[in-house]
Amino acid sequence: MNFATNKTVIIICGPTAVGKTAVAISIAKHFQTEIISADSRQCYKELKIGVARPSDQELNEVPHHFIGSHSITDNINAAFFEKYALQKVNELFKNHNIVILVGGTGLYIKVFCEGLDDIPSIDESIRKKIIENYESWGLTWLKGEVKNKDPEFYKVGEVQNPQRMMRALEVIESTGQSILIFRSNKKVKRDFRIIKIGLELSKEELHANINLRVDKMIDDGLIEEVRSLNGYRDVNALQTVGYSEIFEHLDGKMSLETAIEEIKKNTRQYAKRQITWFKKDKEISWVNAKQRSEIVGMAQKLVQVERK
RNA sequence: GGUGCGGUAGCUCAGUCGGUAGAGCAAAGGACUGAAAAUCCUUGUGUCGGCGGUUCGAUCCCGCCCCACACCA
Repeated sequence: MNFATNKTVIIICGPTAVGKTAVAISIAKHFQTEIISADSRQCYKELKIGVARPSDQELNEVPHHFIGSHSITDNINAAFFEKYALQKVNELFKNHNIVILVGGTGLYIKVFCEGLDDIPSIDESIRKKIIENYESWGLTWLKGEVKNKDPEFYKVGEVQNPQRMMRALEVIESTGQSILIFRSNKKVKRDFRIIKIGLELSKEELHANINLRVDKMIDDGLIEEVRSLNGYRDVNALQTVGYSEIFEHLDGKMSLETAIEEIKKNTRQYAKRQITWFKKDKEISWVNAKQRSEIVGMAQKLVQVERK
């Protein structure tokens, strides 16, 4: 493959608690470069403990981007991330040939690599109205609306999935056209190379890491962090494992002990979904996350091979 | 020791007026184009506590035993 430049992005992905942060830092140091996070929650400055943000010490070792850079009241999503990360990568390419992108948000990584179809932005009032109506009338109403206004999408879409149905509805109401029309199914070609490295651990090891991490979050003051965000509990950013459960505990709906068990369980389920997502991506080279030193060597080799 | 209520899927329980049983959660697998740590889909055989009895047939009825809980002594 012929590229206009030597520029390369090394992507480090894998499930939560597998050890991505430390590996990314090792690799970034090796290549003397910087890190862009591809994590849909660590980008919020208000979320620290519950999203396992890299420690201040780690952040000082290598410059990071998209960590604590936004607010939970900002409207961050995959489309925003695509623009943000591309701009950031181009900026970093001015002084580096290699940039590290690390994270567990599969959709963000996909969008970074392949792009997102251009769909006109939706009027905020239309979106709000649809959400309100769905909350009062339920899925039956939603399905009826989509069936009526966008029968083509209704045939192929996930009819039981309110988020997908609402999106289809807001697009047709806002643009007058079906969301299907905007879907090109074409991958964009980036003008830099992309190398994907996936970190894996056995299920037992991963679960042990998750349990340790959750206990540590509690020790580090997760409850206080969540309590301080009480006024924002409805924002999307706080629909997050670790926060929802502690809110319920603070409401007296579950004991602390139960909340902790729920966080561990929900984190395991989240990790499982991430693994399912990444397994599908055949471009990923998988390595055991414990082989830290070998991973740097592997990255080095992949960079050289791709350069030929 | 007596009485009562239970013992059914990993957990919590439903049910079978006697024809070998089903929900929620968990677990496993999967999907994924502006909420993605979100959202959604698929998958349920287990000596129905043990041993006997009645019956063509018992997880269901009867007897005894074991275990748990509650109350009475």
